Amino acid sequence: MKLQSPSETIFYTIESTIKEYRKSSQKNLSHEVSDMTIDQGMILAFLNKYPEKTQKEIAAMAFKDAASMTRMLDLMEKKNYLTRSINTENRRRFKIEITPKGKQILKNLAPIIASNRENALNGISSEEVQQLERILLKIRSNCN
Amino acid sequence: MKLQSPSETIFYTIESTIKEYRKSSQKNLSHEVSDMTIDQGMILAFLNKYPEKTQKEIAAMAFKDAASMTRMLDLMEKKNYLTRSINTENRRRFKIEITPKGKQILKNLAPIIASNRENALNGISSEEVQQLERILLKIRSNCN
DNA sequence: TGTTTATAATTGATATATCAACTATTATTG
DNA sequence: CAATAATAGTTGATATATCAATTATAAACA
Repeated sequence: MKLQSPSETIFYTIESTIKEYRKSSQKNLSHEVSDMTIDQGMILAFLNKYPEKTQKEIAAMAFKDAASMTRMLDLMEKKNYLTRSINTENRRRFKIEITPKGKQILKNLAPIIASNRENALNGISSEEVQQLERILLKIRSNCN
Repeated sequence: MKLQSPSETIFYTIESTIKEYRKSSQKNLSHEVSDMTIDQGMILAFLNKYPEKTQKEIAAMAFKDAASMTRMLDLMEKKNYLTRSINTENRRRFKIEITPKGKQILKNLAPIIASNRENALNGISSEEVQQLERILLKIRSNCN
């Protein structure tokens, strides 16, 4: 039996779907906030929701490694979305605080993100979303 | 109504699934062929299957832009997986040929790729794969 | 307590992603 | 045919991804 071409596989469909979603989300986001990526936005959202987590933990949630995280936070700090200071409880860690500018951006972003999600799921029932989730989780657990 | 946290969305599940799949595939591939990425392998497979396509067209199939493609091909040429020469029919284009070394790698890769795919779909029926595909394609078409 | 080990984060090197500007060539059009 | 537009590919700049090595601090342990 012959090996399928990459583009004939379900993995290719998964990848192309998430890439299209990311691309259209980035476009909509850029209209509202220039010079910001959806990943920076995601990290900001995680920092906001989980202020006690370490950089490393936030990185894992956003699928980044520690090195990328460091550099992204450097940039985000330079752009004044957040500040880093030493955590006096554990001096290996940083205390990351979102600036007012960062908070404002999160507010502005919320409706865009919501509409990106809605738009992408247009015409798809919640049962379908559940099926999708269920099957994907099976694949994911097969892979680790 | 409150905005969901990124990690609670189906998009997060899609992304984490494909990333886990890529990670485990890369690991298995690296055992067999050192110094090669799954994307390089995918590009090699596309070049093999569609020898008449332009760099740009291959790039699109592999979700790369033209600039990334140039640099990846530079590297793959340096590693002697392929050669580029000018296409005499249209001197703006290149003629890309896979070297014997490249062909051999493709052969060695085939069973690994097949087993990566099988493993990831272990315990998932073909109906489920079809459902998955159908729903993902809906999402994808919503995004462009 | 002093030594070893583990952890949080950074840094360097190299590859890839993205955007814009550019070169060379081919196609179009007036 | 000459001027212009379109196309294939490259290059530069900057950000991110990944791996390995490094620093500073904290935890474990003998």
